[in-house]
Amino acid sequence: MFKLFDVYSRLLAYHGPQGWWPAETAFEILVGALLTQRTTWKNAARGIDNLREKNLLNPVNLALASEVEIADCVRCTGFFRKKAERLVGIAKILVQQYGGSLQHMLKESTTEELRERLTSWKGIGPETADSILLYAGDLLVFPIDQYTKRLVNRLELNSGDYQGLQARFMSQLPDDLTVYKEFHALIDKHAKTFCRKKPICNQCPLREICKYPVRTTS
DNA sequence: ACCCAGGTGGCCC
DNA sequence: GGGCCACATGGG
Repeated sequence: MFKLFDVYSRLLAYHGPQGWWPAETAFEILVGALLTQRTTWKNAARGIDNLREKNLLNPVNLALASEVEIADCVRCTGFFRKKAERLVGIAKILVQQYGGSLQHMLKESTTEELRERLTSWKGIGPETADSILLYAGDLLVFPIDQYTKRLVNRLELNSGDYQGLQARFMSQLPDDLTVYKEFHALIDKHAKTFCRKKPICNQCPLREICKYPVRTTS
């Protein structure tokens, strides 16, 4: 049985630290987490830059902006009308109920209660909430995305649903924010490098523990 | 001309 | 509580 920390060590040794999450503020992390849903980070980052240029990268201004203007900024991230609608909704909640400060909100309750709160907001599901808690709130929560699910399938470590899988990661990893942040990012990096496009399994840092047959071409 | 990208919410049964 | 479906642009 392979420990997840061993997987983490292999990925870190091969790919190096990823430095997630790049952002100036907690709110920028939330915006990025929402915009990157079913989209590449490259396009999400473009959307963030567009919002920044219009000074809309804060809850107060975003809550006052029109959905059409926001949609225009985030068009390049796909699902742009939905995302604009959700960003405005979230900004309004932050302004009306939390003094316009996500950072402050993330310190005023337990992790479980914050997770419930975030997932009750339209546009924030389990993965987005957990990414916000970890990267914006510095709370010890491991986000489970599609790449993580695919990875554990390859390693035959699947533990059922989101909660089961998350419990598995969190019980096997040390209570270390840096490990959580880097591991999640490394899984993403790894999937893009070796498990998509043209797999080159004979160079993969996980080749000794991966259950899939070695592929040297696509 | 397909397929995928750091999901989520609303239906339906 | 699980199985569909819409949401939509950008790049390989």
